[in-house]
Amino acid sequence: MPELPEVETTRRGIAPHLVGRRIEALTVRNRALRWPVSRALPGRVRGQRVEGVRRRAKYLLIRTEPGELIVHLGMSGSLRVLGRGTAPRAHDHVDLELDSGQVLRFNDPRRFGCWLWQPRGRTHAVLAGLGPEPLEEGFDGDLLWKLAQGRRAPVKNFLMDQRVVVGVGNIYAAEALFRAGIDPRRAAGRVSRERYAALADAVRAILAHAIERGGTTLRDFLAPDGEPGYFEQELLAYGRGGEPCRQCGTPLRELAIGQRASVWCPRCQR
DNA sequence: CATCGGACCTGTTAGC
DNA sequence: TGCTAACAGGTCCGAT
Repeated sequence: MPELPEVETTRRGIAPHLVGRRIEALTVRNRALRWPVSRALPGRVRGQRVEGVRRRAKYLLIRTEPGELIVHLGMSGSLRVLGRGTAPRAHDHVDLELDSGQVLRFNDPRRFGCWLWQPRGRTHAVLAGLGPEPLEEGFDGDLLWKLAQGRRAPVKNFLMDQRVVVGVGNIYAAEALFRAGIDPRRAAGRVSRERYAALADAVRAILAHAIERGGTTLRDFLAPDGEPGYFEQELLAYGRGGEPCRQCGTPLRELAIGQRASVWCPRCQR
């Protein structure tokens, strides 16, 4: 479900309910996420005040004085802010109970998400080695071009490599390559500097716009207030295999690249 | 080091 | 209608 825009939408949705509140309890109903939730976690945050909620790549970081909770939504995770008395439903694995009478509830059917911890001043291994944020300084076409030299894997896989740039998953990789006019199968090292500049621009524009639209809701993504995202209506490539290209009318091609469904226009993308 | 395939899970959907 | 297989937004790990 969640790529950078969905995670950022989630961050913006939960932050106003969390910041400044005291955590009364962390309740774990099912520890078996991507990594087992530490038994020590509830004790680390109980009684702490939330100082901020930030995002790094697709991770949400809930900061308290002694350290940060690290939350990843995996493929199917979502966070909702609910009243304390709301009965848990299937796959509601973790609750963060606040002194406001509200609860931040984590639901994740596939359990590819995680709840981790990093003490203040330390960087957890999952956050080490990540590439630049696409919407901040330090990300541009020259960087992509430099990193791509000698790489023979498809440019789509390269773009989804979180060590290259973070936050771009299967949906937005397809969209950015479509808008930049680049064939997703092309070897990363065989894309020109000029075209990487166009690709970097496309990545930035699409992610920023998708955030404005509240992310992409394909089947089940909901913001913490229960609102779906509206970017789905603007997808030009993802999920449109066989349908006519919105630019030239040619049927879009679909093929698995790196075991991920990929769609592109054989005429517009070279 | 780069690349590939498999692994982790469950729910939904396409196809017979 | 009912069953089965394929597929789904992510990322880590081990083998090559």
